[in-house]
Amino acid sequence: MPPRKGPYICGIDAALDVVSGKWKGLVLWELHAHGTRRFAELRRALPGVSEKMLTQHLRQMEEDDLIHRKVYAEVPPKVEYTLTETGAALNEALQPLGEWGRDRIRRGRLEVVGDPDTSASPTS
Amino acid sequence: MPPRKGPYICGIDAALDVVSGKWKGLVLWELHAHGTRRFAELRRALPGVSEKMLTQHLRQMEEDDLIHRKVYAEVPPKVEYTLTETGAALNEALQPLGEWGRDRIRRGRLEVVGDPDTSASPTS
DNA sequence: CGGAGTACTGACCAAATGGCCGGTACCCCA
DNA sequence: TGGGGTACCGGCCATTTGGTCAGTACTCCG
Repeated sequence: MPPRKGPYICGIDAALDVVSGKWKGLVLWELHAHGTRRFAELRRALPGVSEKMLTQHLRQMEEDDLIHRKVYAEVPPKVEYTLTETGAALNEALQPLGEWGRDRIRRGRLEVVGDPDTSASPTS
Repeated sequence: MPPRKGPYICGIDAALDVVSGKWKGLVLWELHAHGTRRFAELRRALPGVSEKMLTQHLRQMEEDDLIHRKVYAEVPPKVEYTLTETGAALNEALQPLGEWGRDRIRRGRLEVVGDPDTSASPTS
C-alpha cells in the first residue's frame, strides 16, 4: 500500500481519497455521534460490514490520523475508537455534504422533471 | 447498473456515493472554476484520464443530475458540460472538504509528531 | 492526400476492492 | 463442557473499477 496514492490536484481529491472506502463515511458518522465506540459496537452499527473490512478501514483511518485507537490490556479484548482533532475537523467539513445528501434523499434522488419553461401551469 | 446502489444510512454516504470515482471530484472542480467546458478541455484538464473513463463519469454525473450536457449538432462534434443547480450545490458543500484537504496537504499529510508532553522546549 | 482533431463506444485485461470463511486466545455463563 | 462473545488476521474468490487500444464518421489544415 503506497502512502495514500499520489500528488493531488486539489484539496477535494485529497479529502475524497481519505474517506473513500465503503464504510469510512459511516464510521466517521458513528464516532461523531457517539464520541467513543468499541470495535463490536461499530460492527453492529454498520449493518452488513465484515470484520475484516472494518479493521482494515479502521487501520487506514488510524494511519491517516483520523481516529485514535486505544487498546486495553484486558482479558476479553477491549479496544476503543475515538476521533482525533483532524478527524473531528473532517467531520465538520463533511457536514454540508451530509446536508446535501439528505436533501437529495428527501427528493427521492430525482429533481422534479418539469423545466422552468413549462412551469406556467402548476399542478393542474 | 443499479440506480445508485442502496438505501443510505445517512446523507454522508449518499453524497459520497455520488462523488466517488477517480475523476468526479476534479470534474466538479473544473466545471466550478470555468463554468462551461467541452469534452476535450476536460480531458486536457485531468492529466492521465482516459477518454473512456471521462465519458463514463460524465454520463453518471448527468444521470445523477450534477451536470448538464449540451450537444451541438455540428460537424466536428461539440459538446458542452455545465453544472446543474444540484451540481453547483454539491460543489458548495464540497468547499469545506476542499479546505480540509488543502490543510492536510500543507502539513505534508502528517501531523507534527511531537506530543503535548514534550512541547516544553519550543524551537530554541 | 495524409494527419490531426472532435466526441465518443466497445473489447479486453489488470488491479483494487470487498465478501466469506476459518483460525486464534482467552473468558464468562449455563 | 460447550457455546457465545471479544478483537482481530489471513487465504481465497467474485465483483468493481479503471486502463489500453482500436475503431467510427466527418472535417479542417498543410
